[in-house]
Amino acid sequence: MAPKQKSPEEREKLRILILDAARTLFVEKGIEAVSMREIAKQINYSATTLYHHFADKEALLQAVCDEDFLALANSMREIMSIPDLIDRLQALCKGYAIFALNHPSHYRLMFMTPHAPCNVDTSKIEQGNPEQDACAQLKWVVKEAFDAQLFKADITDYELIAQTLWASVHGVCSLEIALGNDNWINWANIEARLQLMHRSILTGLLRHPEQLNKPPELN
Amino acid sequence: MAPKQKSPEEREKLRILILDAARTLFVEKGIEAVSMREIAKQINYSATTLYHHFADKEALLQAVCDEDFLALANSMREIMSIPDLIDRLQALCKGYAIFALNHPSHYRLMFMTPHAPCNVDTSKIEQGNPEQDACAQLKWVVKEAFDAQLFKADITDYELIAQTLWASVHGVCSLEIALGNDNWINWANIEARLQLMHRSILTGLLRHPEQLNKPPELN
DNA sequence: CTGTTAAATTAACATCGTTAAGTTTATTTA
DNA sequence: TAAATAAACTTAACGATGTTAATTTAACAG
Repeated sequence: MAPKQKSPEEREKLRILILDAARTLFVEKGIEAVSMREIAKQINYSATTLYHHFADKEALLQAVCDEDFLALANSMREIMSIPDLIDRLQALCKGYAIFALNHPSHYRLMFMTPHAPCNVDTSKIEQGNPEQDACAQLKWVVKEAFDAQLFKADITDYELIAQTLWASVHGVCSLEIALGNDNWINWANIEARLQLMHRSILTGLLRHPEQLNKPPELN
Repeated sequence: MAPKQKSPEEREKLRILILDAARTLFVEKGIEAVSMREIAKQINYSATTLYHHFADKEALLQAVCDEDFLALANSMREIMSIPDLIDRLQALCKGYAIFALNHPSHYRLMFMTPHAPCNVDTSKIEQGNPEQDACAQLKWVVKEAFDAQLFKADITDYELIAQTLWASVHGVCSLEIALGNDNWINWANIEARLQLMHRSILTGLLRHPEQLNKPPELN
């Protein structure tokens, strides 16, 4: 109603206002059920204003997700300081799963939805930088464990191991997000599913699975 | 252009014409990039005509998928006649993966996209019926293997085992479908990923993993 | 020939993402 | 101080979408 020259801080404030409103609505109603107009109305602006801060809906979406994925990577950073390698590996998997299940909308957007070949350029996240990318963190820890010869001797590619470990957690979480409410499947408890997957895949990958007998609690 | 009283066979013929056009376009361009008008134009009908055969876009989508999932279950049926239990289990996993990677659009719709709590009523597939539902087939075989005490003794819930096995294959396939073209991940060969997952998860689940040393080729 | 019914169409609605063209205000310049 | 400029924001509109109401066309029944 009353436009006024804005300082960079005020501009940033509006940007964050948009981001937060968008995140709330996305999480609440699912991504494609939320319109730009609805986000704008929520903060008492016109839809056009959103386009002065974000190129289009997808850019807004990605900005929302980038924020949360940085948060994920940050929460992972303290896990990265766990001294024991196997404890660290297990904690990473568990932290990843907790994030996925607590942020199903973002998780779905980032890991369950095909997009254009890549968005590396528009994303604020430096993919591959372990400071900012949780997958890179997993790869790092797996490499360290690989170099310490913790995995079975006949597996020669540590990236393949990391991707397999990732896929195992992703499989449980993404099925839960996509079909967890479907009642034609007699779902076991999600924690039991995570637990059995975790234990089985590590038993299958590690050279000495008996080291696993002290599962770290992180919930 | 020339309406005429139609026999039930002709009506069914048009239904199939719509289904096939829709399937082709869905696979070609992705589900949400295809409009009802576009499907209609493809077969020289108006968009409204589609609504005389399907309640809405989602119903059309589901009808397309139902057909293909019946095809999956059918192709699984011959796998179900493999005598050796473990061979059968492995072949089921592999067949499931091949289907997922060959029908990414359908797979995405059915297993990677959250829908309303359940569509049991509108679907033509009797979920849980092993004749028609590949997941039920897996559950069956797992139960048989469970009863034969093929799994580790401390795992007491065969449905949990089936769901874990399912999640493991799903994890590899769904990551490939969603992110397989992203070049910020240095993806290992998809067959290698399937292979390692397969071997590791079964090693972690089976009581005598050494039985695995004869991997059946099915490609 | 007349009515009924099925099949299909045209036209329209509301909503969506997005953009062009203003409008209002604060700041800068002459 | 007056005029120009730029920023912040809005209104109005475009084209496309899923969907529905009203209508036309053709075939059959009496």
